[in-house]
Order: sequence, then C-alpha cells, then structure tokens
Amino acid sequence: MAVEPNRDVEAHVRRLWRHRGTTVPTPRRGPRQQLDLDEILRTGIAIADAEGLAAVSTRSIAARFDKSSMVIYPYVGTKENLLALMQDHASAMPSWDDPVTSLADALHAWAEALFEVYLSHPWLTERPWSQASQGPNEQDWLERLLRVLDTWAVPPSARPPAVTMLYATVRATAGTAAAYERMNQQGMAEWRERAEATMALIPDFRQRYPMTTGLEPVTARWKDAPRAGLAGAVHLLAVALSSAGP
Amino acid sequence: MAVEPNRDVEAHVRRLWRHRGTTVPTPRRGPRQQLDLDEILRTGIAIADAEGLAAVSTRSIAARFDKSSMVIYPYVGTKENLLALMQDHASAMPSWDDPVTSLADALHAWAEALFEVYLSHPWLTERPWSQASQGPNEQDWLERLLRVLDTWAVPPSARPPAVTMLYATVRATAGTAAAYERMNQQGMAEWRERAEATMALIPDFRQRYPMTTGLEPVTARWKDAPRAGLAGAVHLLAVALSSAGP
DNA sequence: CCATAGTCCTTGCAGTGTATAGTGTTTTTA
DNA sequence: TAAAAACACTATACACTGCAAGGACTATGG
Repeated sequence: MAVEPNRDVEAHVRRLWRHRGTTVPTPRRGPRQQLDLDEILRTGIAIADAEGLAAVSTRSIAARFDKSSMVIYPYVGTKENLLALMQDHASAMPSWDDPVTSLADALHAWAEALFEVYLSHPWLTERPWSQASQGPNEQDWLERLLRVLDTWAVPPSARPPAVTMLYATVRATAGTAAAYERMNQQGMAEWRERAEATMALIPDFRQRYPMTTGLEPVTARWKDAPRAGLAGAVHLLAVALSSAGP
Repeated sequence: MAVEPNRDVEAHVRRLWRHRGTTVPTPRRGPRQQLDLDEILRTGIAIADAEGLAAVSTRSIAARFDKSSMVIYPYVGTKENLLALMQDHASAMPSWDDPVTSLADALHAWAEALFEVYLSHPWLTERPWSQASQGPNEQDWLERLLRVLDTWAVPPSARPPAVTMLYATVRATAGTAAAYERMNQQGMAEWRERAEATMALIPDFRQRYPMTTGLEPVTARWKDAPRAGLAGAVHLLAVALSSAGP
C-alpha cells in the first residue's frame, strides 16, 4: 500500500515526465503563470553551458526574465529539483540507426552519441548519475543500450557491469574533453605551470614515477585524446563481451 | 624558459608534496604558526566524512580550533586548494602484494583497494579526477596501476583506455555504493517513493522500457551490488586486455 | 459567492568565500 | 643594534547563495 504520497516528490516526478503523459502539478487556480517551465530550463541550461553550473542560481535565472529569485520556486520546487530537471532536459536522445555490422560498432555509436551530448553540456559530468532514478530522457539512453546488448546476445550477467563501465567511461572521457576545451580559451597556463612547478620541486620525479613519465605526454594531440580514449575503451569492452560467449 | 613562477601555484605544489621532499612555503618571518596543515586537513576530512563535502567550509573547520575562518588561508591559500589538499591527503595508498596469478587478479586487487579508499571517503567521488594533476598520493595509484599493466605486458596502446576505464568504473561503483550506504541510515524512503510515483504516473512504463524493467531489481542484495559490479567489470576488462595480445 | 489554493513579489535570514585593514610578532637586512 | 619587511592572527565587510515567511492578488471548486 502506498505511503502517503509525499506531494513534493509526486510533483517533481510529474514535472520530469511532463512531455510523456503527465501534466505539470495540477488544477491551476491562482493567477495565470507568466513563465514556462521549459523556458526556465532552457535558460538555466544556457547559463550552465556558457558560464558553468556554478553560475546557475535561482537569481541568475530569474534575472533573465526581469523577475526576482522566488518566482522560480512554483515551477521547480527546490534548487536540487531544478538541476535534476535541467539534467534530464539536456539529455534528449538524438536518433540514429544501430549499426548491424558488429557489437563493437553498435556500442560505439551509442557511446559517441552520449559523448556528444555531454560535450554540448559539460556540466552534466558534475551531476550524479545512478542507474535507478532520473527522468524519461535519461531512461531512453539506458533502454537503448540494453536493447543493443540484447540484440547481440550479450549474456545477462555481463550486462550490468557493461552498462556501468560504458556510462562511467563516457562520463569520464567527456569530462576531460570538456576540461581541455575550457583550457583552450582560458589559457592552459595554470595547468602547464603546475606541472612545471612539480618537476622543478621534485627533481627525481621521473625516477619515482617512471611509468607515468613514460606515458605519451598529454599535450600531444590532446584535443582528440579523450575521444580516441573512449573509442579504445569501447573496443576493449566489445572484445570482452563477444568472447564472453552466450 | 620558465614563466614568472606564479607564487600561489608554487606554494600549492609545495604544500601538496610537503611529505615528499618539499617544505611548506618557506622563509617564515612572522609569529609561529599555531595550527598545523596536516591537522587542518584531518579535521576537514573528518567533517566531510561525517557530514558531507558541502559541510566543509573555512568557518566550520576553523571553529574546531576556536578560531575564525580567516586563519585557514595562510595554510591553504584558497578553498579550492584546501579541497585539493584534502583530496590527496585522503588518498593515501595502502600497501599490498600484487597477485602473481593473473592480470585479472592483479587488476582486481588494485581496483578493490581504490574502491575501499573511496568508500571510506565518499566525497572523493564528487571531486574531479584527471590523469594529469594532483598530488603524490594520487600519483602513487596511477604509477602502481601502470606497473601492473607493464608487468603483464599489456600493449602500450591499450594502456590509456584501460586506465580511464578502471578509474571511471571504480569511481562510479564507489559512488553508487556510497549512495546506498547513505540511504541505509537516511531511510531510502524517498528513493522508493520516487520509483513508486513514476510507476503510478506512467502506467505503461513497463511497455515503454521493457529492457530496463527486465533488469534484476536493484533492491535485491543491493548492499554488495556495486562491489560485485566492479568485480564483473574488472573481469571483463582483464579478458579484453589479455586477448589483445602483445 | 466565497473560501481556497495557487502565483507573484518583497523582505529577511543564515550561510558561503574572501578582500581588506589593523595589530602584534618574528626574522632579515642595513 | 635599529629599521624594515614578512608573516599570523583578528575583526569587519561585501557580494553572493538557497529559501522561509508573509502580503497582495486572482482564478477556480464547492
């Protein structure tokens, strides 16, 4: 039997699924709403894209509508809910055809598509992700991935770990790609400086960390390193899943 | 030639490596310091462990020493630096013997050890990680992993993707494990409630997302699910790395 | 028709990081 | 040895945050 249906939670879920069969909270009595939830989310996302997630505040969003911060609350409930709604809203899944050539190709297509979304909205990497939660758009991604694994007869026991690895890897590589992107326009000076300072202060760094030192320097072709890393990782995973057998 | 050695960056690096050959800033003229950087970091970590990273503030730390917030700054520079120092300080690598039985076992030992560290300090998952940065303790982990890959003759081209996947997977699984842990003491009520609300509001959820629905429910044996997921993932990866051949 | 539930808006509070200025202490330099 | 510079500490202040509380207004349901 259902626990007393905590109104806030229900309202949040309604808002999350507002384009998939639910309507936002309920019979609206008061004055007509002057704002629109989708529009609020769009401007929140725009701010996050341009100035980072930290620049998203109830005030900064409301300011774009020449209103004060509290107008936002009737539309989203709390700041945390607002961020969750932005997260799902920004995660709309594009459409593509699953490659039928190999599992590796199909996984690659999925991963690349998700990578692209994360690149468009780098702040998504700062948001938590858990398999069980979230809204319809994030749900779409998971379902699609599971369908691919099913199509290629990946044994059920291997699916949860595969899902975890894929999501984790996409998020990680997208995160570093976004960090590189930011350096591009901000200077990369500090990054380099820190590395130099470390080398200067720890003269035997190369002896202490020979393996790390032996890695190809990140600076070389750094721009597409994350994407290449992702491709390599997906390839590895596909190999493992294929050889796991049915 | 070195750019003018930005004093703040250099000081931060010195602090990071203070136990590995550098000394904290240096010619100190003024009055003796009454606090100790390691002690500051310990209390910051204690607060983060107990109340979450959000509860860590210059004021909350200083209060434990009956001082006001600004005392912290001579020791750490900025809040961001403080967090970075806490991050490295909390990442001390334990010692263990590399299994010689198989690559899979060796990787598993590494991953489990790191997982354990993240479980002890769940807030570490909220901190960014990038291969090129950080302090000595985090460096140790990377070096150790690379040594394992080298020992087992994993081809150099496969190493960066493997590193990325391993770190990403450990962080992701540790993050969900920590989330479960939190639910334990906080109720898990909200989580369940949200799931129920979604099912109630989207009656055809199971038709729309058959694959997701088909997954074993997370609630069953949820406590060790993340650890098991990590083990499975590492196993998959080891299979791929082995069959990649030299 | 009126109570109610909703939006909109202002005010205010507790909390954040940190700039600044002042005071006292220690070490370095002249 | 005296002066000066660099530091630790303290208190105050500023700009910023999320949001509770409450007032004014408005559309709706009983």
